[in-house]
Amino acid sequence: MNPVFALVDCNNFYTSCERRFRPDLAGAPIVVLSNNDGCIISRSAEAKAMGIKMGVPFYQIEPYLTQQGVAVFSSNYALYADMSARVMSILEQESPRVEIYSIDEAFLDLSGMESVATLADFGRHIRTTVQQWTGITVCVGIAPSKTLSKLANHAAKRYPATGGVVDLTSPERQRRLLQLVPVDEVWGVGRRLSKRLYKDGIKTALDLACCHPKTIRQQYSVVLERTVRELNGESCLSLEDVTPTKQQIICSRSFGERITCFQSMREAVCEYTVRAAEKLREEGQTAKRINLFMRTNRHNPAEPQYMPSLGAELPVPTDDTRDLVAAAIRLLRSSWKDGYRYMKAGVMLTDFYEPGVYQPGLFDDAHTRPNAKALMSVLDKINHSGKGQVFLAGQGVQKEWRMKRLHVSPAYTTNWRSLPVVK
DNA sequence: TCTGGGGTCCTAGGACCC
DNA sequence: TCTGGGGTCCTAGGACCC
Repeated sequence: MNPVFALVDCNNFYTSCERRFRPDLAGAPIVVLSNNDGCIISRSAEAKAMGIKMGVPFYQIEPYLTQQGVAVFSSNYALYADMSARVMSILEQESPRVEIYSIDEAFLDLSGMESVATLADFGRHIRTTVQQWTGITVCVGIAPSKTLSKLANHAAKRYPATGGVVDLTSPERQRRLLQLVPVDEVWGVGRRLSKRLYKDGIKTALDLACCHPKTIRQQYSVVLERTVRELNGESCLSLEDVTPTKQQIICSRSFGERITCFQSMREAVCEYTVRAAEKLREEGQTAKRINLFMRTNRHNPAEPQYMPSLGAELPVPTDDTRDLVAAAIRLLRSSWKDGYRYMKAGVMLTDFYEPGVYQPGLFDDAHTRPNAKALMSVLDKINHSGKGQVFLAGQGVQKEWRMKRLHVSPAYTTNWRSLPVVK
């Protein structure tokens, strides 16, 4: 059976979520900002039409946005994650195999569906259902490989005449589209690669598809070779409907205000480690390695720069917040230097073991704290209950370094106190 | 003054071993 | 004068994704 993939992708996802709870903003330009209100990461159709670019630092265009009456939101991930879960659960109802690829897109396996309905009809059905039940508009791209389905989705978004659904299973239609698409819009071709490809005379997706896979492998990489094959309708990337276990967990953040004193940095590192440990327990894993990094503002060359990054091995893999925090603070002590204005720090956990699998060495101090598991699970339960937070003293209380979120919307769907009110 | 965060995979090069 | 070669493992860094 020939594989058929559909890529379902939400349009302007973050701004659509915000608009969903602000009917007064229908038809208005909206943007959503990254953490710390740093730069633009989502734009409504109206904002795109005004020429507002992705990734632009907010401070550079804030006056313009105000003057033009653009609605501005800080990112509200609790809201987006909840809306995402609603969309995904619809897809899971409608299709037997779903790979949730990111917060706003999913691949579906439609192999063998041709006999039930035309693929495009099925795409339209998905689109209407999601629209009706969540108010989120999606586009659907259908093709024999993931890379082509991405491209089909792209076309569905770009050309309104498609009605948001493009079936790219026919080779003739594939060719016609590939010819129109610049090579840098192909999935897996980023800034660096497209520059190189361009120099080599490969300018459109079709140019790339016409290259010999073996040559591409020699001159570029195995990854790009796979892309070439996928563009020719040969499926090399399969649907991953069981989520693979994570290899690493990162918690990092830029500070709302620069940090210059050890005490504040200690609080931040402590908080990031606590959060990373929570994620680790959610994954049901234990970690044997922890890394810490800090950095000054690399965008300002006039400032003295310092960006230490170092790691440590734990005696045995652990998911105990207290052990991880202790290790992180040790790393902080050995890399901290006074006299810098730190902009960002982060904690990374790696080298995971399933609990109970690790074989300690003969002379390892395998001592674990009594009742650690019970304590951690109570901690997680309280902090997830929405009733309050329990935290380590080291996380601090004032937190001037906390990130900036001046335009955040309420947690409409995940906190009872923030339910939207209809008057 | 002011530029996100969280992931994955691949490759090159060094250390080490026999 | 002349000092191997192949394999594995680990790490850092690059490139990409959303």
